[in-house]
Amino acid sequence: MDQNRILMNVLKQERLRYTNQRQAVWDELKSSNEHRDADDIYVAIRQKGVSVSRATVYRTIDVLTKYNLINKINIGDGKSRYEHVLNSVHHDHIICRECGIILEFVDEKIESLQNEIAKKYDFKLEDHIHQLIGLCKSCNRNMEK
Amino acid sequence: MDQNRILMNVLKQERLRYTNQRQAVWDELKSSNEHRDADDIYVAIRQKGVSVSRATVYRTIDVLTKYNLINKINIGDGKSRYEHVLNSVHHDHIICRECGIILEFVDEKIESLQNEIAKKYDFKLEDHIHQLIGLCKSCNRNMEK
DNA sequence: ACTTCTATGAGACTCATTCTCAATAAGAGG
DNA sequence: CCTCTTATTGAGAATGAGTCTCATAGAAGT
Repeated sequence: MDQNRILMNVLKQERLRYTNQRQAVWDELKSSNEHRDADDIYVAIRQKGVSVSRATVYRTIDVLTKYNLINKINIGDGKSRYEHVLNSVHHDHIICRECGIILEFVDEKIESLQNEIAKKYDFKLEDHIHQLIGLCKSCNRNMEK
Repeated sequence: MDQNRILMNVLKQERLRYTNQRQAVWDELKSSNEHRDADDIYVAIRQKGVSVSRATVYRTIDVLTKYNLINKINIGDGKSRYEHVLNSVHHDHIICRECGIILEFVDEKIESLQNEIAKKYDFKLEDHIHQLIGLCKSCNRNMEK
């Protein structure tokens, strides 16, 4: 597998050792396109028989976040969600306040408007958070009943 | 002061009683355009000699948020900030990851693009979070040294 | 194999926020 | 103004996501 190189290179860059646990966290994150929290990841890894602790999950997530291999998402309920960004173009999120489902959207026009705004404020834009919050189609239907 | 009516009406709507503490929280939030956290509000009220507890500050903030009298902002450090939205047009935030300063921006084009996106996904848009994150002018200058 | 030094994990800890429940105060009705 | 009912308050306990500690395990170099 050549994809393991990704993690190995990141760890080398950070002068960190390549370990089973770190690989397991990265594997677990890569394995799904869902937006899961740290505990989901922790439980999933253990269920697969790999020994790992919550501390290690969090520590590994930090490194992966720093290298933009994963994305940290805050949907306002106090726990962060994570998604890997392998083979996926940049996108932002639509979040249903009722059922918590997360949809993704991309809008090039908004992206370039953001750059213009940053320029206007002499701001060095490194990242952004853009979330549309409300009711998804089916929750909205249920509300009207 | 006719502005106190705002709070009174909200409380009536929610069948809640009008109390000194609730007024004090709202007054404190109204008194500044800064983006302060719950503890800032708590300390400021007590410093003015009004007796209030953290619990009451949080409880009142919840009501004010529900009625969109204040805005809850998450800048990613684990504590929420609050700003009142009296006489202020809707705006989004630019946040410096280094010094934590928060600037505000407005962009009508982005606002309407958001509505289009929501429509495309059959999503009932109720709110949104849009934050530009990076380095402000002076932090960026310091980084280059 | 030996040495050195980083990684791991169980559980303690932190800190923002929420909850509990006895004491207090609003507001309604007289 | 007084009383009664019921919501509000507040001190401190509880919660829970995330971080830290430190003894032990394991990686990497020699």
